[in-house]
Amino acid sequence: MFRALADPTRRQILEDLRAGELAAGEIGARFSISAPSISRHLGVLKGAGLVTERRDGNRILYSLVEERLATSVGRFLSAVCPEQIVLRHTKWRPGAQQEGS
Amino acid sequence: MFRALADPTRRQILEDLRAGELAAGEIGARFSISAPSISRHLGVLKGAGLVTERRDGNRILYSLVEERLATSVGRFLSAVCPEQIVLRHTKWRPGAQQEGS
DNA sequence: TAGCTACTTAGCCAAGATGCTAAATATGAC
DNA sequence: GTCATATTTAGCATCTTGGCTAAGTAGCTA
Repeated sequence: MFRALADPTRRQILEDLRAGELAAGEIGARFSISAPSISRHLGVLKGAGLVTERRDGNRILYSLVEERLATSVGRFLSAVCPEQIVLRHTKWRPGAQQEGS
Repeated sequence: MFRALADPTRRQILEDLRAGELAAGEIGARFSISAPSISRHLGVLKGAGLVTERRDGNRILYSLVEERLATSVGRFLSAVCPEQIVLRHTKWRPGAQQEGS
């Protein structure tokens, strides 16, 4: 998870996906790196569960999994600086009994 | 910043420092890797501004910079999934006018 | 000064990350 | 089937990361 966030290109992709789903090509057009490199970044994000993909004819549309990000990162933040952060709209909350990932 | 969080040993160090400042040796004792490796991890965390060091006689005590973590990570989370997170007790808040890092 | 402890710096190596080009795959249109 | 478009996979080069050992630096005690 955090390794997926370590790369600035991948963080930018996540921010771009905030506006809604995008095709791989549309994402790639925003960067000056090759399509295969973008494809690999998307694969890393998908592997981390941060995005999902859906085929639409010729294209593959990617979209953000917001809760995955908020839950994982939020859990860590809550373990390190709980006074400074509050999560909303997630199943998991700091201090609550928990199960699952 | 995020690169510093990418390594699980460094994340654990941050969690350990949550309880209060610790000497480099005390931190190292909690892991099964060599002292030089721990020293480098601490250097990375210090470079990212996530910890500060202070000499105490023979030892060097490290402590967490909570706000640095909450602000940086929180800002990113707020850019990607603002509905799911709220920051407290930091100078910067999502949506507010901002200055500085 | 010497000697001890605590920690960092230097240098090496294996593994992983990230970029590229070329080739493969998948879909849609003809 | 063939062509064009969209995307991924394969293979390679290079840089970075994270571990180690050995050596250096800093402070304390005597």
